[in-house]
Amino acid sequence: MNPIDDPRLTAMGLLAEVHAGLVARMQPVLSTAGLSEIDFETLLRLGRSPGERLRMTDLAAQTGLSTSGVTRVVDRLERDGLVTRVACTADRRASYAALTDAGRERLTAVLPLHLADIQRCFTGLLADEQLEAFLEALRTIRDVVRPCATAGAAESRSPVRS
Amino acid sequence: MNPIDDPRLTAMGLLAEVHAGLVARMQPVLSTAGLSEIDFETLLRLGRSPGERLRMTDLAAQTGLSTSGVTRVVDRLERDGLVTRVACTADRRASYAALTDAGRERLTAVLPLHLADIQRCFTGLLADEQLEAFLEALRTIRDVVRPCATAGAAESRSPVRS
DNA sequence: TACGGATATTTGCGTTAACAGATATCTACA
DNA sequence: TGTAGATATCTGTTAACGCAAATATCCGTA
Repeated sequence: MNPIDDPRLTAMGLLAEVHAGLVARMQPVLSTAGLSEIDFETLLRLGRSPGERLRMTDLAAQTGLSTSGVTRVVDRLERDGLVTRVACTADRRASYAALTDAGRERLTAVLPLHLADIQRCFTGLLADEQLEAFLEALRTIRDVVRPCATAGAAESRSPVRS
Repeated sequence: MNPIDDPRLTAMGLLAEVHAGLVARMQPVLSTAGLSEIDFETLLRLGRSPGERLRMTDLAAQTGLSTSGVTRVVDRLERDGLVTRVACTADRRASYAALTDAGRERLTAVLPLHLADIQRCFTGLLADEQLEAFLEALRTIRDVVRPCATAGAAESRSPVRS
């Protein structure tokens, strides 16, 4: 068989297509709230972190952006008043990006609409068991392609045992 | 429950994480061959199309790029000799992007390595039934978020019945 | 045939991100 | 204490993409 028609390519293409399609579907709600995809992800990750704050480097690791990319994103969010930089007393090289009140409010304002989007275009389309199997498959793949993606989540800050 | 911890957000994040992780895993093989992700997708879609060619607009619809984005991608690929523009005789506004011999060779050279990547990090991780269920779920979602993504595939060129 | 709106492609411009290099600070060890 | 290497962040440069505008062509209608 011609490798160009290999079903594995179709599988990969399907995954990419679904991801791109979902992101496109979510975008209107977010941009109505004045947030880009990466803005939303940043606010969400900050909101989920202890003290609603993360070091720039940890934010980069969690989002997959480069550290310079995080610098600019936080620049924009800080300019919009949604995030503020807080000096780290323990390590003067580092600084935290912390959610402001405005940032938290923006986030909580968008979340219900965003969750409805996810429900309508993703989780709500699959039966409970089907969804659980789907997520289990995703976790299986995630464990292979992305071994450590929880930077800054406290337990992962401790050094790896050698 | 705090909506920030809603499992639907986790599901969406997991999907995004897996997609990003897979793309990152595939990247070394492609860039070793001198291809960006979008370059590879373009060559692949051309190679799969009748006559190994597609109109710029159809390429844009299939890849999700804007038409101007397709113009630049094809500019680059044409400069590298992997693709060539062919005037459309039936519609002089349109032009085809067509695979060159070099483009086809580049594609067939990369495909085995790329397929091995997919096998190792994705399809090979799931049992046959599990994989089929996973793909079926993806198709269910795809049908909702991306109703028409087969532009230029001959049957879809016929006008929709009203 | 001639006109007006639609369509295909390209080009100019602004935004965003990655990469590399610079600076400040930390940590380990002599 | 002092020095070397590692680490956190920021800044300059370059590349890619989307949007809007420009151009060429097509098609339906008078």
